[in-house]
Amino acid sequence: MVATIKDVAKLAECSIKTVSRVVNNEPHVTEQTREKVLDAIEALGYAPNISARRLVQRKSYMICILLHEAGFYQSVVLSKIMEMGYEHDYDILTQTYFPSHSKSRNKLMQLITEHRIDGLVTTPPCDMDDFLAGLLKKSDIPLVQITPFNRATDAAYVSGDDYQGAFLMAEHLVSLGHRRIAFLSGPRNQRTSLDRLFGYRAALEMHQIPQDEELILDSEFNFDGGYTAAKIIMGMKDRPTAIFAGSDEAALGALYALQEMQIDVPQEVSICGFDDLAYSKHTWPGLTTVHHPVDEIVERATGLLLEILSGETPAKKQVVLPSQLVIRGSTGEPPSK
Amino acid sequence: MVATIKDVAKLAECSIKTVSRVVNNEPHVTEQTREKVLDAIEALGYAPNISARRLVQRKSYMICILLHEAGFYQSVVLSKIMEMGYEHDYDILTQTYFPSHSKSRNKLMQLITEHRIDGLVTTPPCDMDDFLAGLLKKSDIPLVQITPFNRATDAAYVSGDDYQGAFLMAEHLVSLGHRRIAFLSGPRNQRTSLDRLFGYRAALEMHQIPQDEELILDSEFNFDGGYTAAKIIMGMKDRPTAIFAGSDEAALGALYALQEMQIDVPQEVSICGFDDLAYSKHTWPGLTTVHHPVDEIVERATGLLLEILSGETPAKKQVVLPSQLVIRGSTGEPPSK
DNA sequence: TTGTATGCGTTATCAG
DNA sequence: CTGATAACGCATACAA
Repeated sequence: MVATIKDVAKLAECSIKTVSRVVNNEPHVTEQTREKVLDAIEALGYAPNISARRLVQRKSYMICILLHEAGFYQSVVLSKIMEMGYEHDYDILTQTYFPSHSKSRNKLMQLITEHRIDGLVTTPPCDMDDFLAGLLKKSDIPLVQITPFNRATDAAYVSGDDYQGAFLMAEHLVSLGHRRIAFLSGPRNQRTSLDRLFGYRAALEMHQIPQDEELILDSEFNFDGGYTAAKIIMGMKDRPTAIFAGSDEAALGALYALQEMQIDVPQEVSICGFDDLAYSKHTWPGLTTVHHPVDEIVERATGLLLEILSGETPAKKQVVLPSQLVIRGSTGEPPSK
Repeated sequence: MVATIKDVAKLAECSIKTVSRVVNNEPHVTEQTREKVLDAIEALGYAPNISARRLVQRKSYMICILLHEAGFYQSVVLSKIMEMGYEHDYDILTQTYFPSHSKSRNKLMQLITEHRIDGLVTTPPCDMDDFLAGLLKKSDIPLVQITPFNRATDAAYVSGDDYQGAFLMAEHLVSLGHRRIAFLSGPRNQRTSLDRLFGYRAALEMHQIPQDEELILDSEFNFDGGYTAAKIIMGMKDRPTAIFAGSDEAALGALYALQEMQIDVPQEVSICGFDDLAYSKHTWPGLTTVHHPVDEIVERATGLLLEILSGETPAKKQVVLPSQLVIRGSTGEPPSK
């Protein structure tokens, strides 16, 4: 039988309230009795039962983070979360959430209504779901969004700067001498996609480079999307000298396609991506890309949620972190003809 | 104020025990009263408070899975876990655990003593830790190991077949005509490493190929380890015609090294790995490797733990799943000289 | 500085 | 088939 607070009180010859004070580091306990209590705790191997605390405080001390799928990006998220778990008293649950997927919905509902999670963090595109929004409104638990689709003025979020990152990358290509730069876009219903596209466009415009709409391809932010798009592009009469993929995964698909076609990268065509996945530096050539500080974003987002939960009013509920150019071997000057 | 079981009982004009019966699908309730209760639940938007259940049942309904680090392998684990979360009533916590890291230890101890987790799953090399073993012995919670270092006869575990996988791969190389096959080994304190090495050796022996100890390099199971080892190997006078890396990450490092040295793969040298990471098919050329059914392993391991927790005595507590050869473009016949 | 009494929302016992 | 009542282990208002 495991020791309870009563057992400790009995052994330490005091009330349970005093034990409670010691355990929770509350004031108003003489050093002497504190010692006695600590000795008793030690002797009995006592540890508080969190379930009981949860019940009486009407707080679950659990937060949940919604992930769309598992991948390298998600593993970074996970890593950061677990690290933060060391510091805080909250259990951090992870759940895959597919908008409009009934299993996801049921589980999330359970988490909110039965497990009574204290707060929620979403990663894209989990926030794009009316069901979730409705659920949150009804239950009134705080939410922090990571890179949300809509930046509502009253919502808390932490985001990377997609626009600026894409702008920098496009400028990098221009400065190398490229004029015909293809862009592989992602789904139009994701803010991330659109911002990257806009950044690309803005850079071309600023440098007065004519925008050939033929060079902007809608595709998916994954390997196959990049592969297919690259094949199409390389089949055009007037080929571009650079391919700017809106995501690293797509860039890797494009890279694979060109290598299959025996087109030298970057001698004949430059390729670059966006995201800086962990293995993007391990391809040959290493992929030039834009780094998002994913771990910092996750840390800030989770920290923000925890701050809100603690009752404080955070200084800024909305954070946008700058992107950074990472230049590797996959980009270079265009062929001199 | 959120509705409790009492509110439901009042509205349904019955006792809380009856409500409890309905909620938990227990027998001995007339269809009529059941309906009445269900109506009341619906009307009040009642959902049971899991914290209370946890307290009174002295069961946390939480299990924890210990991960050494975050990476692609881990994201697969996570994905499977989250999927299983849909089906079961347990919350699945993930924790990074570094043997002999005090933060890890404290957190794990907290999870066991305060959160009272019901069970534990370890992934390598988290099980190689006396502290953990001691903790488990004292607290007596069930453990299932994934690919444990020691296969104790009484311990529950689920594992891939490293020996067989390495054997198959070495045979594959031999059948292509290779005779000088380098092997990049991992840390000697991991069972996985050793088994793979033994599998390689056994295959060479069976095919009566002399084993040149110079061709067996101790390195790390990561990119840099493979990179460095490959450089060393390719600097030898009598080069091998194939490099069998004990892990995909090392294989990718080796691949990078050879491409940097402008050595054609697989025309001049074949390369293969082990693990079948998600991005190993996206390199150029695609990496020949051994597939471990990671998701199935995780599923079986977690399922096994849940089975034990439910009180059943599982048919087999020890499972070894076969590996499978995945042949892609990075291996081919040796140059004909 | 210390202690008492009450309640958190369930499940479980045992009697009706 | 149904229900009153006692735990579960802790926090907390309120006294002392």
